[in-house]
Amino acid sequence: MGKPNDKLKAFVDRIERLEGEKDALSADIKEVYSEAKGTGFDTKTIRKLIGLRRMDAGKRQEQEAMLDLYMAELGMIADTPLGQAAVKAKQEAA
Amino acid sequence: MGKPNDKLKAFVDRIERLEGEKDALSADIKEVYSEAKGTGFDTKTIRKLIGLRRMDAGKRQEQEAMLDLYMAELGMIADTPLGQAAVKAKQEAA
Amino acid sequence: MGKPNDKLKAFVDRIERLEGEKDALSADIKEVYSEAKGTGFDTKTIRKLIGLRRMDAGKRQEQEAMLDLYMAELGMIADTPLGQAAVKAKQEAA
Amino acid sequence: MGKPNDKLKAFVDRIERLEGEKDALSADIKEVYSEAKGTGFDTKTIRKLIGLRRMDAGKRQEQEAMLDLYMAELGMIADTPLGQAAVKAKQEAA
DNA sequence: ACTGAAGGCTGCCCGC
DNA sequence: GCGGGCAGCCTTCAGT
Repeated sequence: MGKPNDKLKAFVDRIERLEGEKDALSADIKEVYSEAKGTGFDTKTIRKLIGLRRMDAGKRQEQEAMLDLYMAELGMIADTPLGQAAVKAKQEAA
Repeated sequence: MGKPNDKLKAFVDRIERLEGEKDALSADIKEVYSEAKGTGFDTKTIRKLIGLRRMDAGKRQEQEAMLDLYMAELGMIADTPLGQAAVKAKQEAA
Repeated sequence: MGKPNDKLKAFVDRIERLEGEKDALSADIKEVYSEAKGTGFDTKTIRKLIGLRRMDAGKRQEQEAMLDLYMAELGMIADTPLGQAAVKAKQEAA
Repeated sequence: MGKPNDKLKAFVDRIERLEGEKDALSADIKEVYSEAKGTGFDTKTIRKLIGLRRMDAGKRQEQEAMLDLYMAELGMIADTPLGQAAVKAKQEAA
């Protein structure tokens, strides 16, 4: 008869297969970093750079815009001169 | 002229390529879990199971033994009769 | 005039005050673990132990039972003889 | 006699005590958010704001400065007009 | 009630 | 070998 627990086994197998491939990729990445380091680059900084690029720039700016309002209400000095101007304009409008 | 920073770009590209593939695999894994859940399995338990399988059997038992020992020292009831016996033996040996 | 944004500031202040205290406690906890480590205890095991104690006893057994069941379905050797017996009983009941 | 396992118990007690206090604070924080929401504020945004304030502004800028260099090498358009100018200057200097 | 997201926590890798 | 920094996982929270 068809065993019902075969389904569980199938799921586990698929997951482990995929995780194995993931591990292989991690190893590859590590190797690239190692190679970069050998060429004189600072791996830590490269990691940071990759992280930044990964972050969708658009969404980041959107969030900042949304927050400036609240910052202004708290009397915080916005990060940029531009931001300060915007804050000022908003206060005058209020 | 040959630009030296092309090397950096090449490294970054390679890494990002690999990370992209990794992300794809993560998505696949997530999907399998979702499918398993739809079939009635408890994903949390499956995750635990996968983790256990990944861990070397010897180390696993070693960890559990230590946990049982600590529980015994606190007067907690150990998980298993076997564990309790082991703990008792250890205490007498001490 | 009474500024409406003062209310926001008050909320933020209260939250940040509380979070500060929380951070202090986290630091204290970390310190205790560190001290325990210095006395020869295995911090990882202690963490596990604390987690178990935190969890309701009933739920804990329920989770372990499910894990054992899944392991049995995969043909893995269950952690404990007791667990194996329980699994067997469950399978026959099904 | 003094039991050696009393030490373990003492550590566990201290940790659990501290965690209890931490949980109480978390509950307090949650309550403040709830109150703020009742006053018409958007809790999600407040959370973001708190997170931003938490981040040490100085360190953040320091990191960004350190990274602009690498960004420039990749030909990425820096976030700000100021950044672009800086990049341009650097390229001309090269 | 489930899904997606955010923050906190754990394990891993690197440098000291 | 240890401690710090970073990525991944898990849990909790808002939204649907």
